[in-house]
Amino acid sequence: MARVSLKDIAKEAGVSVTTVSLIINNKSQNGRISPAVVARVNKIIKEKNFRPNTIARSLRTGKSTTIGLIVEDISNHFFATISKTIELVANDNGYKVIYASTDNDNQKARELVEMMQLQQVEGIIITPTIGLKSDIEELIKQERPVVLFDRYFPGLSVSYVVLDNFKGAYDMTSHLIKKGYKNIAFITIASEMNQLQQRLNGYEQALNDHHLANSASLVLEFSYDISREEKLKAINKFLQKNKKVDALFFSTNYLGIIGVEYMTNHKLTMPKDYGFVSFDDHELFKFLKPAITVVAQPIELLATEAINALLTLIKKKNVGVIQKKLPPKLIVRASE
Amino acid sequence: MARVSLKDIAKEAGVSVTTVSLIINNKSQNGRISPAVVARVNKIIKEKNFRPNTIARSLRTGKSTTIGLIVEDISNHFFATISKTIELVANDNGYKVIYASTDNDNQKARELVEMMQLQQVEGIIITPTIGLKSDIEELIKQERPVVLFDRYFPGLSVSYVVLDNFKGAYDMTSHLIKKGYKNIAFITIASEMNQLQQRLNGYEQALNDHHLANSASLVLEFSYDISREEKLKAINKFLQKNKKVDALFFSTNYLGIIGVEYMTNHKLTMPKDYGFVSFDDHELFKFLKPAITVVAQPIELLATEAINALLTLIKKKNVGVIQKKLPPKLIVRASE
DNA sequence: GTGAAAGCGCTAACAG
DNA sequence: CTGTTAGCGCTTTCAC
Repeated sequence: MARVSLKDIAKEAGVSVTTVSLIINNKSQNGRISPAVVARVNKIIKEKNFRPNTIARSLRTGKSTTIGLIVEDISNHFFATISKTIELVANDNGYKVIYASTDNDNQKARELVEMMQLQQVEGIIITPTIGLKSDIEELIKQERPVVLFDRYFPGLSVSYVVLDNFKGAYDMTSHLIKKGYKNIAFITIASEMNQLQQRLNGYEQALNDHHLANSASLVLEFSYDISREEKLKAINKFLQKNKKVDALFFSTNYLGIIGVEYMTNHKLTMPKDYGFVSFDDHELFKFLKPAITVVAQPIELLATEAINALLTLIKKKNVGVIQKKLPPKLIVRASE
Repeated sequence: MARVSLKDIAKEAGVSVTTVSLIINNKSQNGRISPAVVARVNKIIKEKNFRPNTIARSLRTGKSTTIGLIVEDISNHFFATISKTIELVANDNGYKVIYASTDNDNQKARELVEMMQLQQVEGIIITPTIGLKSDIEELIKQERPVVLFDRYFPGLSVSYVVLDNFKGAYDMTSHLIKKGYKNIAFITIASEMNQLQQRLNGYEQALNDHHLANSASLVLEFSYDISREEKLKAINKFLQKNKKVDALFFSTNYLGIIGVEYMTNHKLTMPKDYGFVSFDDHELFKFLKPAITVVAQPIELLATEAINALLTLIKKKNVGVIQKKLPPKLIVRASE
């Protein structure tokens, strides 16, 4: 789109394109080019408002200075905030970011990875769907910088930055037990997704460690794609069947929100009727009366670690694999 | 990054690069290339997992198949949802999107426009900051496809897709008046930003049309960058001074959220103590008891219109200017 | 200190 | 029906 090219500048200045190229890339140092020429060329560049063509440069150098960001759903607050930070750090480092959402759809995720490759991104940060394992392996084999985010594939030697989900669920469950709750229900999505499994494991381990009956019937699992109404109904049925339940632990914030809806619909109050806690923080949880106790993710930190990991992988090749599990934070409010 | 090139394929297949190029671009139609060759080349392409280099193609064709999206803040639910839809439609049309947030900072916005240009985007959707007018004019002069979003510059002949903010505020205020409120406070950000001004105008016009005193003291204006605490204090001071206020109309959802905080902090209930409404919907508003009446934006529609407008501008040059004001929707719940 | 020239991978005249 | 060739705008040896 930029009309004027390197050549135009060179012609105008009466020098060669090499000289101009050297100057715009600040390689005019160590006396290579005379100050007078540098000044003259720079003046013309400014006058003509010349901008080097990034695409041509990319073609020549083999670097696109673009990274790809593939999240589950950019319209979700968690991922949106993550994206913001990633974008910021990337821009500061001279990288653009192109992004997309998978909506947890394997097919779509696969196409997006493909699309990013086509665009010659220098690296990808990705919230993988469960079926993406082989594609990730392929990427690794081709030595493309990749960092997994939010979830990972245990056993796969790939960089990742995730929350310590096990610890989060373990701590929250222990906290509930210490407060005297004896029959804590865990409401979650039935998923092979690593992060959700870890949460379930943390919950179960805490029950075991505190010698509480670990009755399977106290975990309610939804499949990912049933409607809000169906979830509401399932919660009701579950709670009718398990009268002894005294606390509700939701494994994600969108489930927690549905939990809130259930409570208000049935005129139940917390913590009187049920102790109520959720994984992931949310604006709603802060402002409700009572405010809801959650295990929160250090969102900015997660994002920073992820983008820094990717940048590191891009810059120096043989850094091996960067794997980080960040600690969650228990935010005790008044719902339990 | 892709190892194999067009040339490799050509050599392997024993044909020229032209032939391969024609085939991968589906220009092998009307009997140009023999089916046998097409089949053979395609087979090799598949075997070698060849992917044409987008950058080289872009350099050659002058098209980057990338559009830029510059929003105020991608971590904000409204913009995040917008982005999701834009991304979807763009991808469906073969476009990638690179994005960034301005945080309402003129300097940053300017740099982002520059960055997008460098990246040779084919068009930009932008939520302009107030100081970006001249940059937008420059873009237009250079005939680059641009569509303004969420706000625009009255008088500037540039494409835009925005909400009819005036109507939204007018309708909501009228609704409040019809419900019997006589002293409606309008709480907003002091901003030359067109969209906020329109809302203020709508509010004032409604008061005028219903012959209600349009006392300036009933509008509370914050500057954009004061803290939450300061806003809370200012609301308190304002309400102490204006005892007759019987309804609160917040001009954006993040202001509305602070309003909710104010109400709970002071143990005020709605609509008993104050009728309470807000511009823009939000999850919190839906789940609060009582749920909050809002004027909502048709988010998906806004996004679709914006990206379609941009795509239109990109495809056919002389379509002139596309300007759309979409109607808001009053969602009456129980807070007024 | 500076320039000539090759070439990144692809497309598109044009030629046959 | 298929091939030759000239660039797109830039970086980078290598030569002077």
